[in-house]
Amino acid sequence: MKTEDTRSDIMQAALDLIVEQGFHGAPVAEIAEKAGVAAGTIYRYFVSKDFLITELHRELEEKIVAVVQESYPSERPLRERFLYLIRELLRYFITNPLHFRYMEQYYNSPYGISLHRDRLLGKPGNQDILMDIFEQGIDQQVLKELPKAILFSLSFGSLISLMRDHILGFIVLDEALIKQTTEACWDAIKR
Amino acid sequence: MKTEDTRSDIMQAALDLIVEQGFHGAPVAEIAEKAGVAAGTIYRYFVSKDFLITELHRELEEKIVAVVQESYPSERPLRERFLYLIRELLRYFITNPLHFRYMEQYYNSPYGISLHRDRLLGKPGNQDILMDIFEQGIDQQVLKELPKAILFSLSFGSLISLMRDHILGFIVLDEALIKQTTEACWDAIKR
DNA sequence: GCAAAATGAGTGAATACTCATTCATGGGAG
DNA sequence: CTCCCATGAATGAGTATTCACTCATTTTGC
Repeated sequence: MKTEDTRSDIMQAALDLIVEQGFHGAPVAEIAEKAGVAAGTIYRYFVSKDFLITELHRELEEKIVAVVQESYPSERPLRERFLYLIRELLRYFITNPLHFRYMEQYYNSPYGISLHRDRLLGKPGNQDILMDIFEQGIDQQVLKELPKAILFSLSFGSLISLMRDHILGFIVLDEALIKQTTEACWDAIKR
Repeated sequence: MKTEDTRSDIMQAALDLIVEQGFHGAPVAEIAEKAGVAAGTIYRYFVSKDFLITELHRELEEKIVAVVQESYPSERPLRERFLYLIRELLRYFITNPLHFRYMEQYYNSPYGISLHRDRLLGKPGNQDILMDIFEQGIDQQVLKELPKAILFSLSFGSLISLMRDHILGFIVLDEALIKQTTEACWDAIKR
């Protein structure tokens, strides 16, 4: 087996187990077993379990940002760009529910708390795109005149809650509902 | 010391530690030390650490429901009742940030996941009040015609996100902002 | 003086991580 | 083509630590 495969086998096993049982319900030995390697092998690829956990987060985020940025219609009107963003994010997580649940768990743990500030203040990545939308929206008097962090909560807070309910099976978001709900997110921030 | 005090000392210590360090960052020994009792004493009041954790959640929820239901203007118009609910919830958690962070952590863990379904489908408690509002709102064509679970996400998802940001210090919600943002929550679900 | 409450050292189970050893692979010599 | 060997990947039993929980003993308060 190529070493790259081993590495991603380990990550996949960790993702599965952690999503299902939480960080402390996923001992290294079990991750190893699920990945089909010995426990020691994990330490050839990750210096510690903590590192594995943060690395998993980092790579997932990278992938998500890439997907959402791809074919982002940067020349289209504000509303359209905004709807594009949240629709693609919804679609991504609906297709990759484990990724969503992992990210949620990560942010809601000692690991993720320090990251939150960076996100809101706009690190490189899709957050910049979003902050641009908010900024222009306020300038053009299309959006409510509220701090950007609040616009973020008003729109993405809903979205995340929706995704969770869909992924946990409490609701089913079909195409029609996705359209309606993403527009409702827009309604929350439009003037 | 009266035994009731001991019990609540233990709960308070657990709350503080768990909020700060997470469930597995709060060993029984440390909770005991912070509460000013010996480790063994905890087991006179709670059969296990797990029980302490779920009990803490249960009592916090009880308290929150009581506060929000108190002086709920059940005879006033829909919009007013809705705004009352979310404003009071915001106020409660702003006053008791540790309670918010504990609840968040709890729901986002193996403990809380089973509870979520009950909430959305309307257990006794403030959720019933909320579901009534949604039901009537749809009947009276005041609210968007969407599943109640979705209306919940659209309004309370934002709210929770807002609270988190305020409590973690990323934004400051003063009275004016509370008014604006709770109204924005309404905008997300109104027709 | 006794019952209830509190104690905290002790126990066993779980877990992250180590490291001496084994195994697999590919390429070069014959 | 075959054999051999070097290199680095993989192994998994072992270690040190941590933690929830127990219980024989002490303290408290009535």
